[in-house]
Amino acid sequence: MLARVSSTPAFKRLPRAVREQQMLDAAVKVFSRRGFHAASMDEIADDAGISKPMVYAYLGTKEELFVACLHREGTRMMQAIAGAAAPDLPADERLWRGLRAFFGFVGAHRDGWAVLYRQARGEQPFAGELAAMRARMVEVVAGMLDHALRAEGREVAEAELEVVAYALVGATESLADWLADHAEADPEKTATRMMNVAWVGAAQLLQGTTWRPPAA
Amino acid sequence: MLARVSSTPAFKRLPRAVREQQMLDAAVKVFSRRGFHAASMDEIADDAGISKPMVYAYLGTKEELFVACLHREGTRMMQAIAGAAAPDLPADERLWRGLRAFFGFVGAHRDGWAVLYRQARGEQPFAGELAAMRARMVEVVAGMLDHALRAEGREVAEAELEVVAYALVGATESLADWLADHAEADPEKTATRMMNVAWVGAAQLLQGTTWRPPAA
Amino acid sequence: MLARVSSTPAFKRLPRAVREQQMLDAAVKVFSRRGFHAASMDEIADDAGISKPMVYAYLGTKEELFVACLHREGTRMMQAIAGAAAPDLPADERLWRGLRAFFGFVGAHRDGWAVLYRQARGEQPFAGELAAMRARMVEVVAGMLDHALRAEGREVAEAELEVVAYALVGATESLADWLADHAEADPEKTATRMMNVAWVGAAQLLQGTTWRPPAA
Amino acid sequence: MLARVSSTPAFKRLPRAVREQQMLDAAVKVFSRRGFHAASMDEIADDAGISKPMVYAYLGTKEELFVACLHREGTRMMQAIAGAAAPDLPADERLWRGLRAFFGFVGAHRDGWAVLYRQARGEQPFAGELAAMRARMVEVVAGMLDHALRAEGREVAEAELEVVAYALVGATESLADWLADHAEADPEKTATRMMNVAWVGAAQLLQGTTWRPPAA
DNA sequence: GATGAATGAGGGTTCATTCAT
DNA sequence: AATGAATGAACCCTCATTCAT
Repeated sequence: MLARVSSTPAFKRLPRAVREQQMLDAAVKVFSRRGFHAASMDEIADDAGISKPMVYAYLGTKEELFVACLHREGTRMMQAIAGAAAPDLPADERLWRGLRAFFGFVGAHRDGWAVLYRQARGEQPFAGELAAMRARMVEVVAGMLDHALRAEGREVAEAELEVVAYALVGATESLADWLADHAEADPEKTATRMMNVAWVGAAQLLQGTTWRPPAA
Repeated sequence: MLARVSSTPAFKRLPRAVREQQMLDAAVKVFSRRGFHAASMDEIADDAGISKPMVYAYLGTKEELFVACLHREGTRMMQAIAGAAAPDLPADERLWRGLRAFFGFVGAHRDGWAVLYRQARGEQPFAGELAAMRARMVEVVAGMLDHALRAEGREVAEAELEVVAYALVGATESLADWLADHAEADPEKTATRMMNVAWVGAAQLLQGTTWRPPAA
Repeated sequence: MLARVSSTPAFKRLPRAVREQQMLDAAVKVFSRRGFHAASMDEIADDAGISKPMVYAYLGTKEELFVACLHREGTRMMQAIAGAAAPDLPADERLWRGLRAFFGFVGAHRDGWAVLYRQARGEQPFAGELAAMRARMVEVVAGMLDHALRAEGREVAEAELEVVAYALVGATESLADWLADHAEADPEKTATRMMNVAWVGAAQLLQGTTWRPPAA
Repeated sequence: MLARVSSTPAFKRLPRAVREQQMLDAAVKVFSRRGFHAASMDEIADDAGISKPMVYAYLGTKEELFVACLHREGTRMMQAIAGAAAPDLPADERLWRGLRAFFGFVGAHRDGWAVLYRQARGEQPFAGELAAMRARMVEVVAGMLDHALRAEGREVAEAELEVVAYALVGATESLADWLADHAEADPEKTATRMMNVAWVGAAQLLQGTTWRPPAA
């Protein structure tokens, strides 16, 4: 009773950073499987093999925990893309590599994608977080378009560019959703398709082709 | 107590059909504002100016109520679009009118749109309902593309068409989201932008332009 | 719209007494199937083919309605027994006929029995009603025993008699429960068995045989 | 705020096993007083001096809680009886000791008895649990009768035996009900009475005395 | 006489969150 | 550092019961 031997198994008392990653892994998994609301802190703690108070101590509130997931997965995704699409490549090459990296990431981390987008879109507390992430992507895409246009000596109002970029990002997310839902689908092929859609549109823009509403 | 005049407020003891619409109005509003989970049946009932049991009596469970909202808003939207895009018009004209009707609807029913998509996308129980609606839209768009291509004597594999349509629908939803979030934005202008993106893409397809991944 | 013809179907507007029986029929059925608490006034009204306010108008509260069922079924049962066991017969003959009538009734009105006993026993509001009914039966049985004993020139303290009667009634109820649960069981045979148990006990009493606890 | 002495009341933060017993105690009490349906989890939790979620955490649903009560009380009762009626005693001795233990238990745990029988009999979800318990008792009694009969060189069809046993058990339950309702009644005396009824009946059986229905 | 419309009240259940050890 | 024990606060849902027509 008194002389408790101190030889706890070697894999306990892990350093904080490791524990946090375990928790985030569990959280991403559970959030992804159940959705934000249906996910319970109990299940997350269980899944992480840790007691609930620990989760609170390390990662705070359920909302904060979710945001942490968002951050980690979002950062990973951004890094994957940034690592693939070097800024000194020509625009179409950059776009293609970026898309390939993106769909590759989604295909490999379907859980992460579900957390990032499908959950976050619906729950208001995270609309801001998500909007910020999306804004970054829109900005990147718009930058690419702008760069390509300028190289051709053309110029388009920033607002217009942004909307087009927004649409392209939307289309991409939509295909990513589809990819996440189809376990058998091939990320590479999906990227090719999206590239096709995007590039033919962009090519048109490069040539100045525009559609105008008919005179009412 | 003495001689109570019988002019009770006109809004009591209404027939079922009326009350149901009031409830659905309230439900759409509250679901849209709070999200499915955060919305409480109490608030919906309050907002409809009725007691909770009536909601259950007429529209059933919270889930059933949400589905009822989905159905009503979805039907309204589909009718708005179908009413505008007569099937005997040329493809570009149909697309334009359809988009204009769509963004017009979203602009006028921002709440409804939020319920339809932003909420439904996230909550698993409704993924099916939503997928069905989106599938219908994808099918329509794909049909339009196919029709236009055939008119030009060209033909594209159905799977390819569907993915392109999927991407276009995704882009449209994305812009609709953006529109719903920007009270000052002009639906007509947004439709024009989307038309631009879609049509220049489609025009390329008509010409057989295609992007191919570089040989790895 | 104005000239509503007054030829309502001939089977509506029934006299009150008939309506009440219909309601009681429905109530007995529903109470028996669901149990007192699980039974809802809605279901009873539906089953009676009448609107809920009518039920309240005719038979009052849910509790009152249940008591009304209790009364009707109890009275019917008592009448069935009383009609069979004429008071001028010898004790064993009376007992036998009474038991046969009783089990016959239970077998034929399994619903009624379920309402009367199984439900009423559990719900405190009806403990009194039920105790009164049982008391009447105990009294009758005790009377029979007493009569038979006196005919043999023997006499037993009333309290003793009552307890024995109580036990016999309990045994009878127990077999009735069993009978109600076994659709295939034969009431006549069950009555014979109970008679056997009762009469051999009674016969012993008649002879003065008694068991005494061993000296501790 | 200043130097709060650490002698908090001794009844907080108790280990699970203790709390579970407290909860069961409270549950038995409240179920017994109010009946299954009328009992509220709130009252049970209050009575146990604990918050509702703990009840759910430890003992589950209201139904599961009731079953837990059933199990605990049933087991206690069975143990009390089994401990008293050693299987190597002569039949009458066993019966007597068993009955004495039984009525003693009922007298000492009137609440438990009410839960076990009065409530459980009425509520359909528990009919099975209860039937199982009663079946065990019937089996034991039938076994005793059979044993005694064989010792006398006689034999009775099993079905007959079972019905007699069923009746005896019913009679016993009935007296137990009566005992539970009469605070002033003496368990020992009640046991003697039941023994009297049972044993004189059994004695008759031993002698082969039987009642036969008169030829119709 | 008869009913659709309406509700007050309450019960079971769950969960994020925090003590006290 | 780590956890079992504990809870406040809601939320969904149901039902007996009654108006107003």
